[in-house]
Amino acid sequence: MNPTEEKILLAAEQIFLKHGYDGSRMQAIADLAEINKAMLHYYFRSKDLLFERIFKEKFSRFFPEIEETFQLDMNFVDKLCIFAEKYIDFLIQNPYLPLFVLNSINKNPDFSKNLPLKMPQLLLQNYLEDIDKGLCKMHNPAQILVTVLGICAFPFLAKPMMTLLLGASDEDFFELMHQRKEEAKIQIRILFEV
Amino acid sequence: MNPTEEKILLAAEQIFLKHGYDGSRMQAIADLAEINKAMLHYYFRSKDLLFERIFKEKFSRFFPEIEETFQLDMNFVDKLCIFAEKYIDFLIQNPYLPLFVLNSINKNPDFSKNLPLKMPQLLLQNYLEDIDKGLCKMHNPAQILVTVLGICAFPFLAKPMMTLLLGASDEDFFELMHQRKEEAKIQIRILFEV
DNA sequence: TTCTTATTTAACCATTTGGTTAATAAAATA
DNA sequence: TATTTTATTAACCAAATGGTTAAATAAGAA
Repeated sequence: MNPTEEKILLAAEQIFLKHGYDGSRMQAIADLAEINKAMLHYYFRSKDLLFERIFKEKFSRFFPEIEETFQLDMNFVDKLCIFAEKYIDFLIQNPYLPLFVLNSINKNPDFSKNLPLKMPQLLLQNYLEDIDKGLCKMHNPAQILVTVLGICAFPFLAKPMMTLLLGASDEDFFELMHQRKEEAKIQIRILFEV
Repeated sequence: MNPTEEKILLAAEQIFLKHGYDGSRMQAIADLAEINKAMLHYYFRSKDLLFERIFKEKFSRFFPEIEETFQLDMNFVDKLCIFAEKYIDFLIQNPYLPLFVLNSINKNPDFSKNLPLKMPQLLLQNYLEDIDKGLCKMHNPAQILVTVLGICAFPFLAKPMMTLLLGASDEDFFELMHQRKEEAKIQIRILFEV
């Protein structure tokens, strides 16, 4: 890929993730990429298209290698635990991602309509099997989904509020998130294990 | 209060809550309030000031009558349960609030620095007492805070994504949230009760 | 009524913003 | 080398946006 194009994408990613669509300025992206603003339109035509490019990439990453994990041969709860740990690790590397994705979907729900989302089916099937085997407590699957995602992602959504409430620094926060990997696994076991 | 002022505040609330600061247009607020755009500045001087007015009111509501609840004479876990139920009920009435508050703090952390936030101290004290009495499991208080808030608020933050993932309608979502009041209480008991 | 103050409007303004263009430099291709 | 294509820049543009103003109107106070 063209080095200019690459610089643009990198800059766009940073700006869009931090400020969202409305809060981002094409000029800010150009400045960060150290190129002329016209280049943005030369390579990506419009702000919408550039944003879409970034969003699609980020959105797909918001649901990481779940399938791998969920195809392993182990019971559902263990899989949830592995998922949670991996996922929190991923979010530690991408703390802006959850708020960005949620805001983007919120602003334009149609936007993500075409994107691949087969994950839930796999998950659901797996879950029902383990209930049959008596390995797992019965819950509404929708509640499980929202609970597990919430355990992992909510702290990152609420990061600014949390640091405010707790008077914590950024380092404190990330320390808390590393702890949270264990906390998440404990919570998942308590909630779902028989 | 002046009826025009009132109309403005009502309209500003709707627009700002739905679109956030960057996504909101003064003209859109004026249109919704059915008044001349100049009136906005006549009564509130600038977009910033108008937004601040709305934000402060909404931010304070994001932490509702917690103090009442937490001064009741019962153990910590019961209080958490009452809080969760009340809070989810409140959020059902104000589904846009969490994303709005989080985004606003994220955009401008200093903004909420002066606002009253004594809640955590009260909560913490209460919690430590019950641990001493052996009524409650030992956790990192910060983790509890983020867990309980997450159980209640995350579904509303993720509403558009959830309806997408689950192929659910708005009615389905609110039905889920009504269920979630029970789910939240169950989860809190499992997590924190000895 | 008359004078003063508060409220409302339409027109206007400066700046910002996404986007375009025409000229030019640099590669690639013939 | 000559020619065509690709990449880059500076200047420019139209629309949108937050904000102002001066005049008009409504409302109170004297």
